[in-house]
Amino acid sequence: MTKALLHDLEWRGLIAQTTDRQALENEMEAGPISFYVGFDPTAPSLHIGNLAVICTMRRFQLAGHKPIPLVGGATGLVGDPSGRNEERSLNDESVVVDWVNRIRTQLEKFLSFEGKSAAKMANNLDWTAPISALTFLRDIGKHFSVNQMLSKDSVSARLEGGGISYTEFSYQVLQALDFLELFRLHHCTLQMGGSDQWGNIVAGLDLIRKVEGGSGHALTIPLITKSDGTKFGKTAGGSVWLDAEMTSPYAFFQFWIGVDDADVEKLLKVFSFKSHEEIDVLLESLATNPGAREAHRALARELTALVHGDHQASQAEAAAKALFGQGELAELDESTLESALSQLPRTQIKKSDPIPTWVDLLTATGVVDSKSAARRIVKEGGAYLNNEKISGEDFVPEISHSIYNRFFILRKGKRDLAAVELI
RNA sequence: GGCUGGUUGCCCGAGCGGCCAAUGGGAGCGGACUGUAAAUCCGCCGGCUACGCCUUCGAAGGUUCAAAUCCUUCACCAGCCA
Repeated sequence: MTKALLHDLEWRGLIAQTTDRQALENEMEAGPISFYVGFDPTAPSLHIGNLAVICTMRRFQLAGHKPIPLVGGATGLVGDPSGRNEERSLNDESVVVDWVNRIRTQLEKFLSFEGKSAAKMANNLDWTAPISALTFLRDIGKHFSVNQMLSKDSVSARLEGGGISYTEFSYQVLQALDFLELFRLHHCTLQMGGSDQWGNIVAGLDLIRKVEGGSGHALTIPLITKSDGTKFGKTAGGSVWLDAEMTSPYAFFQFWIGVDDADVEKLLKVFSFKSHEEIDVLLESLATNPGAREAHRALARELTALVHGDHQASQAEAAAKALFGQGELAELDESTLESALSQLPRTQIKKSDPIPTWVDLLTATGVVDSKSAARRIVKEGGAYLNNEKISGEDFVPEISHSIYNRFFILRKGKRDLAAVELI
């Protein structure tokens, strides 16, 4: 398994760049290595864009290596210029602390913290905060050539564009220091990251060589893009988050179901932990019987389970099946319907109150941004109540329309559903 | 520090006193086709108590019957000069 890992990654298209490939392979074969991947707290949750590297980290662990997921409590306060053409605005410390905790909890789900290849959580604030400015400048800064720092893509791009502050300019030094610390503490010899991290990672390797005379490796994975060239993982609403509160398991499941056919092969290879053979079978199905969407379903099921757990994944899948099934909604039994609806955006109204218009109800579920938008949907013929098309901007559902005397199911367009519960 | 140009709706980008909620493109949304896909075609695309009203064109003031458009100050960005 160990021996095959790099080849497997290659097959999956997960290797963008490495330092001396043979040396890395040799070291990995000689025994388990410790490696790290850093995640900066730039939001309250990780998102799908982080998932490829998380899965790769998991693959390393399954192959016997020891992961060190690092949450950037320090670097998150500074801001990474990589891949950005504008200076970031600084977040409050208290906010960053909160985000660090949330992200740490999320990361824990993907790795095992027990056994021989137990993962170790790290936070670079632990070694960065205690250093004084003078110590930092004398002990660390002295090893960095500004000339080299300026030549890094992340910096040079900014020098040509929107400029860069001294704060962000220093980012690569902090990240290099992380690698050095982890090299010292845990003999961590490999840092992985997205391809935009190459410069930062190499800065760490240089520092390790200069300070400790040691050597390590860098491995970056490509930015995952869609067949149309745009970044994978963005939807109209923004990022697809790994936090269930921010993106519901149902919405997460639906995201994968709705992926372009043209992207499925790539996504299965990048994200799925199925064997090559199983993946081939799914791709075969996609090619011969695309309408069945078996590959989409498998992808959605596996990843929803990975991120939200088996239970949530089954719930999401069952909800999708029930709500998009051929049968009448009213034919679903009450508990199936109830749990399916629990996955949807929804709102409640009192039975004792007059029932609002369809437009008001849809707006209340948050599926549309404004009443105007909801009205437009009706006018354009995309409005449904319990899968029956409705018309008239002032349409008001009646109690007799409700299913089990409890629910209205609103639909906007082909696939956007929301629920109203009568209480 | 001085001069010049810029700052427009989710993004890019027109507009340069009334005909401007503001051309066009992209994104997004709805419809048709299909497979909860792609491509294509059609339509929509600030908000609302909606044939009218309200809030938008970097910020704050001002001129005018009337300003995104003119003037003043401020902020930020780009270029040129010291």
